[in-house]
Amino acid sequence: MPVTIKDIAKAAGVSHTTVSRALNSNPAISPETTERVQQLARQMGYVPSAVAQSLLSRRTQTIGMVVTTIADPFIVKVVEGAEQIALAAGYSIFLTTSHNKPEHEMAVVETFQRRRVDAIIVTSSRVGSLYSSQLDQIRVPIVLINNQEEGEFLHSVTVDDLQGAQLAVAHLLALGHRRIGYIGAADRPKSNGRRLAGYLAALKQAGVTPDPILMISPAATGDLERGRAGLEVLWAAGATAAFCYNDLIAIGLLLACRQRDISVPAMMSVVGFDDIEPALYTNPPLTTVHQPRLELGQLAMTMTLDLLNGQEAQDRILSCELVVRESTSQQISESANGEYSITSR
Amino acid sequence: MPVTIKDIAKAAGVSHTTVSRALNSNPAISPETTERVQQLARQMGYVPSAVAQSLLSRRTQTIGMVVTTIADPFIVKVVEGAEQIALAAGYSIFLTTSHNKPEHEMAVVETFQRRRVDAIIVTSSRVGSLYSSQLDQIRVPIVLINNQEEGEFLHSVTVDDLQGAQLAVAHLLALGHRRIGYIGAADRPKSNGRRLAGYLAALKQAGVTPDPILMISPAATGDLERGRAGLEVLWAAGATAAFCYNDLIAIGLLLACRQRDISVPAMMSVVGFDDIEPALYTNPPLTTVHQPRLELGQLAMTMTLDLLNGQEAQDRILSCELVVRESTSQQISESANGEYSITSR
DNA sequence: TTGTACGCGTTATCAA
DNA sequence: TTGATAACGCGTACAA
Repeated sequence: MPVTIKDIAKAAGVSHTTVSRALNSNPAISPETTERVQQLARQMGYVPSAVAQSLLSRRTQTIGMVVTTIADPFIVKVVEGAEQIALAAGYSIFLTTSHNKPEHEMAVVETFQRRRVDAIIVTSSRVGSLYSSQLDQIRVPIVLINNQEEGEFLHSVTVDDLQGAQLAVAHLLALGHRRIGYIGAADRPKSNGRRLAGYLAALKQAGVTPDPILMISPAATGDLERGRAGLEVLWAAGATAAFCYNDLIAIGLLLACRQRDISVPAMMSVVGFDDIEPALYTNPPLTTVHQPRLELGQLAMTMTLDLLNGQEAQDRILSCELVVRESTSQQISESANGEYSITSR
Repeated sequence: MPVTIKDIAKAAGVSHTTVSRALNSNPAISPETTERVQQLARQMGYVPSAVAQSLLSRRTQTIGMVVTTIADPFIVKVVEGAEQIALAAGYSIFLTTSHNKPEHEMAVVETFQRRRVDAIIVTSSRVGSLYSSQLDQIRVPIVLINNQEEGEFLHSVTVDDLQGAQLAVAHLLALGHRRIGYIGAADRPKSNGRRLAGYLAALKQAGVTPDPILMISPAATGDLERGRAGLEVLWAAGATAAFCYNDLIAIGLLLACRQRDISVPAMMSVVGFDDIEPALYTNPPLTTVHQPRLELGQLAMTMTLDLLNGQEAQDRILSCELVVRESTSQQISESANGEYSITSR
C-alpha cells in the first residue's frame, strides 16, 4: 500500500494535519518542520492520492474524451492537441472509442459519470439525437468537436466545411474544369451537407450550372470503396475532376484510376478533404483541404478548461486551407490544330 | 452536485446503509425496500461515485498507458486492442503520450501514481534505463510492449523481430536477390538489433556473405528522410533490393526512387516492416512484415488483468507474417543473348 | 505554530 | 431486516 500522510506523521512525530500543511508549503508551519516533513516524504516515496483529494474537492482533474476511432488520422491529431493543453493544466484524459455504436456511446457516458470526470469532449458524433435523454442528467460541461447535429445547449468547435469545400472547388474551376463531380458521405449528414453546399456555392460563383448526375454519395462499406464506386459514375458522366468528401474517398478513387489506367491528374483531377498523412504518400500526392486538426483539439480543450473555471465560452468555427499537391492540373485537351487550349467540354 | 446514497436515503426514509445494500441487491434487504430504493435511485438519476468506491477498495479500475505517440499507426492498433479488453473488464484507460522525452515519461509515471492506477502499460520505451530509479517505488504491475531494453523485473509482450526480419529477407533471397541492403534505425537499439540479426541469419542460411556497405543506419530527422538517405547509399553500392527497419523508412525510399526514376520493383525491390495502413496506398503497394498489433495490445491488457487478479503471467513473443504486395519482384537482368536470367550480379 | 474534529461518498462490521 | 458507526486519505475550520 502507498505511503499516506499518516505514515509520515508517525515517522515525523507530528499530526497528519501538520504533514498536510507542510507538504502544501503552508506558511503557518515553521520552516524547520516543513523542511523536515518534506524531506521525510521524499525519502518514504510519498505520492499524494488524487482519489482522496478528488473526494474532498469534488474535482477529479479528469476529462472524458469520446472519439469514434483513433484509427482515423484526423482524430488522432485532434486528440494530440487536446492532450497537450490538458497535460499542461494538470488534467488527465480518459480516452474511449465509440465506433459510432449508440449503445457504446451510452455506456461511455455512464462510465464517465461514475468516474466523475470534470467535463466531456466528443468528436464527430451525432450527439443531439442520441444523447438527448441522458444529457440533462449530466451536470458537467460538454464540448463538441465537428458534431453532426445542431444543438443550442452544448458548446462546440467546428471546422468551416463550407469554406473549405468552396476553396477546393474554386481551385478546380480556376484550373479550367467545368465537369466537376462531388463524392459525398451520407453517413455524416451534417458535414456532408455543408461540403456539398460549398461545392454548389463555388459553382454558382463561377456561373456553372450544377449537374445532379455529378453529385453522388455511393453506398459502400468503407470510404475507400466509396471512392472506387464514385469513379465509375463520374467517369461515365464525363467528369474531368472530382472533389471528395474526405481523403480516404479520394485515395480510393486514386486506386481505382490506376486500375483503369486513368491517369491523374492528366485525365482526372482529384481533391480530397482533411489532409491526413497518407495523402502525402499517394501517387500522385493528393491535393486536399487542410483542416486545422491540432488546433481543433487544442481549442476544444482550452474551451473546456475555461468552462471549468467558470468563464464563458464562445462557440468557434475554424477555417481551412487548400494544400495544392500533384493530383490536380489544368483541364487541357489537344485541339485540332495541335495546340493546347482550355476547354469546357 | 450528483445525487448520493444519502439523498436517496432521505427520500426513501431509510438509512444510507440500507440504500447501499439495496442498490447492491444484498439479500439481507427485503424485496420491497430493495425495489423501492432501486426505483427511486433511477428516478433521481443516481450514479455511484467511482471515486468514493476507489478510496475504500483501494482499486481504481484504471490502467495507465504510456505510448510514444498515437500518430504512429502501429501504436494506434496496439491501443485499440488494449482498449477492447479493458472496456470489457470494466477498466478505463488513462492514455498519455511521452514523445520519447525522458522528462515527460517521468512526469507521466508520477501522474499515474497520484491517480492510483492499478497497473501501467508502456509501449516501445527504453524503460530499463530511464525508469530504474522510479521503478522500485511503484508497487503496481508494469507490462511492457515491444520494449527496447532487457529487464527481468518486468512483464512483457514482444513481437518476434528476428523471425519477421528473416521472413522478409528470405523472401528477397527467394526472388533471386543477392545484393540486399538493410536500412536500420539506430534510435530503437533493441528492435533494430534484432531485425538486423534476422537479416544476417537469412543471408547466412542462403550462403550469402553479408557486405558491411549494405547495412546502414542513416542519421536523419525522420524515418521518411532516413529512407531517402538510405537509397543514395544502397543504389551506389549496387543493391537490387532493400529491407527497411519499418514502413515509413520504406515509404521514404519509395518516394526517393520515384524522384530518381528508379522503378520499383523492376530496378529495386523494397520490403518494409509493421504493415501500417499507408503501406496500402503507396505506389506500388508495399510488401512488408505484418506485426500482430491488435493482438499485441490485447495480450498486454489480458496479461495486466491477470496480474491484477493475482495470477502469474508469462512473457510472450508473437510471430510476424509476410505480406507480399507489389514492391518486390524477381531480380532479373537482360543477358547478352536476349533471354532473361536470374543473376547474382 | 500545531493539533482536534469533521466531512467528502461509499462499504463493512457489529449491534439491534 | 435494518441502522449506527467506523474507515478509506486528505484538507480545513476551529481550538489551543
